[in-house]
Formats: sequence, structure tokens, C-alpha cells
Amino acid sequence: MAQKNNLKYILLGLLNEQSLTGYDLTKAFDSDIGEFWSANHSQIYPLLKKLELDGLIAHELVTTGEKLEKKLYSITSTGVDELTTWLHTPTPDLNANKDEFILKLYFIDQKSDPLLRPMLTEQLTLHTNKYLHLQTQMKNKFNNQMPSSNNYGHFLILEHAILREQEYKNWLEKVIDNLD
Amino acid sequence: MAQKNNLKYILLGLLNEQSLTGYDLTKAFDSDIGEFWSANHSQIYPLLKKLELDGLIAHELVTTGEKLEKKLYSITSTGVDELTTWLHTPTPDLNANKDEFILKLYFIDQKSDPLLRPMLTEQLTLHTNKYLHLQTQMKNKFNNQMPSSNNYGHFLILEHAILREQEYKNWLEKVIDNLD
DNA sequence: TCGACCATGTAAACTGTTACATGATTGT
DNA sequence: ACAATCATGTAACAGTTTACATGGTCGA
Repeated sequence: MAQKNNLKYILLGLLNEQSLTGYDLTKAFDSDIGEFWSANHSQIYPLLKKLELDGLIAHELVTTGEKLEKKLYSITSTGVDELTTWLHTPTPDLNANKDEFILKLYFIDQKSDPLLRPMLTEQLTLHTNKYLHLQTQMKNKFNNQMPSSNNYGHFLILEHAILREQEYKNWLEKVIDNLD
Repeated sequence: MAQKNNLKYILLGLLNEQSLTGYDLTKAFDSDIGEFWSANHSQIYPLLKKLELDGLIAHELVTTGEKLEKKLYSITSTGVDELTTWLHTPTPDLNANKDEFILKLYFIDQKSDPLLRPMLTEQLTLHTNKYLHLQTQMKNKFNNQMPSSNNYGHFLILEHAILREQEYKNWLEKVIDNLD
């Protein structure tokens, strides 16, 4: 979906914590931030170039081994300013979260439709796995406790994600039980 | 985001219930289906043309008043087949639901950040309103009861949406309370 | 040496939003 | 008459995905 260049702020936000390469930034979407946003390297590399042109980030070359060069990006003070401005900007719009399964379900008219049970159980598996995955993340990153300092936001969104998956699981289980 | 042409199936799904104009289909995203997907008329009209070219839908002209012509679209048997195939296709991927507020929260490091409270209360207002809106929808459409026939999927997703907003609200309230 | 992973890039196609454009109907 | 709504379309732009393309490093 054509959003408001949120990816730009994600990159600035991540670089505000530490200097990273495009590859590192790409990987960040496989874990942490991946629970809430997705992006491919083919989108990230060009954007990094643009952000550098705009003076929001800068890179230095680092060589690994014999000749493998990486571009280690860091945020500039202008970049920090833009990030801060973004954080201070209200977020007044709730965007419909586009869930393909929910869409299909919308078009199932009858409780007796034989498609219903396999669809629901498939989703239950997916959401149970996601739930367990998030639990593990919480254990690994925060040892199930609210951090006394730092990463408070990260803790909060992980907590929220877990509650969300729990709700999704519970609802699916209830609906499946009720099919009989 | 570049998805898998989900909009196509939404249009087919809606036209499978009854014949509609492009304008009607556009309006459907303001209510019902709008809780789960968004689309503008500028995306819908060209897609309707394409679907007609592909033989999935057909239109007849209906004249209102003196000369206002509307195109009343209906689904063809080929269209029904494609819709059915889609409904039978597994939905094995959970896509990250992109929530800008959650993204911002991720970058708030300290519990003491003065930004935190206004951000959270802004979202609480939004989600409370959404919750109340969904409750009203449920009352209007289903009178708070599971339908004995028809629209079972619609009922389910509305129920799920309400539970989801309830969770979101509860979480926000808890976090705000805990700020003191 | 070989496979997994590190590392960076581009191109094409697709999906989605915002803006531009026009005209008719209906109810007050 | 006027405003709100009905009704349909295109153009430009922005964001996202998939595929193409290349080469280096590290550990078993």
C-alpha cells in the first residue's frame, strides 16, 4: 500500500540506535521489527541512497576479509531531527489491517460450509505458532519482565503482539468449538 | 503493498451476492468490508473494466432519470469459478499488519519519555471510537446474535474485530495506568 | 570444496493513493 | 437555486514485491 514513507523512519530509527549496513537493516525485518512491518532489500538499498543524498544518513566503507566492502550507515544530526519530528507527529488514522483470511471468511455465508473448518484450523495453527514465537522472543529479550530502563517501547509492542495473538487464538478456538 | 490481487476477489465476492455498480462497490468500503480492506474508486473502476475483459463479470447499462447511465455489473459463471477457487486456496501467510503508531512506539526507549502519554491517549481515543462503532454495527446488523442463516462469516469477522479492539483498548489503558 | 550466509545492487510489474475532471439527480 | 450525493473516469505519483544479477566470506 502506498503509505507515508514509514520505511524511511524505520531506517532512521534503527540507525539512531547504532550504525548498520543495508544487509543488517534488511535482517532486522526478519525478527524484531518484522512483527510490525515488512520490507525487502530491493526497497531498502535504494532508499538508503536517497536518504544519504538528502543528508539524513552517511556511510563509511568497511572491508571484511580480503575485499568485501560493506557500507556502514550512520544517522546525521539532520536525520535525528527528522526522526524526532516524526515521533512528535500525531498518528490520527487507523488503517484497516488487511488480513486475507478475514477477507475469505467474509464471503462464507453458511455456518455449514465445509470449507469453514479447514480454514479455521489452518489459521489456528498459524496463530498458535506466531503466539509461541512471540512468547519466546519475550523470554529471550526481556525475560518476561518489564525493562527497568531502555527498550520500553519494544517491550510494550511485544506485549501487545502477544495479547493480540492470544485473542486471535481464543476467538478461532471458540468458533471451531461452536461448529459442531 | 503489492498483494495478490485481493481486491479482485473482493469485487467478485460482492458481485456474487448481488449485481452492483462501481459506485456501490466503492461505497461498500465505507462500511462493511471497510473494516478489513480499503480501496478507492480510482482503483475500482479500472479493475472492473479489466475483470470484464477477462470475462469474470459483465455489465448492463441502467438509466436513472433522464440520461444518467450506470453500469450494473454482475458476475459470470467464470467469475464464480475463480471466486470459488480463491476461497478454496489455503492462506498460509500471516502478513505483518502495518500500524504506524506501533512503529513509533518501538522507537520510544524510556518509560519516562514525555511523548509516551499523549501518544497512548491519542490511540486510546481512536480505538475506543472504533470499538463503539463496531458495537453499533453488530447491533444494527445482527442484533448481537449469531445469525441462524446467512452472513455467518460476516458475523464472525465483526465479532473478531470487536474482540481485537477490546484487547487494544485494554492494553492501552493498562499501559497508561502503569505510567504513574 | 562446497554450502550457507554475507553483501549489494537493478528492473519490471503490480498495488495503492491523491489529484484532476466531468456531469446528473434528488431533496430542500 | 443550491447542496449533497450519485456516477464514472484518467493521470501522476508513491510504495511494494518478485525476479534478475553478481560476487565475497566462513566454517565444516
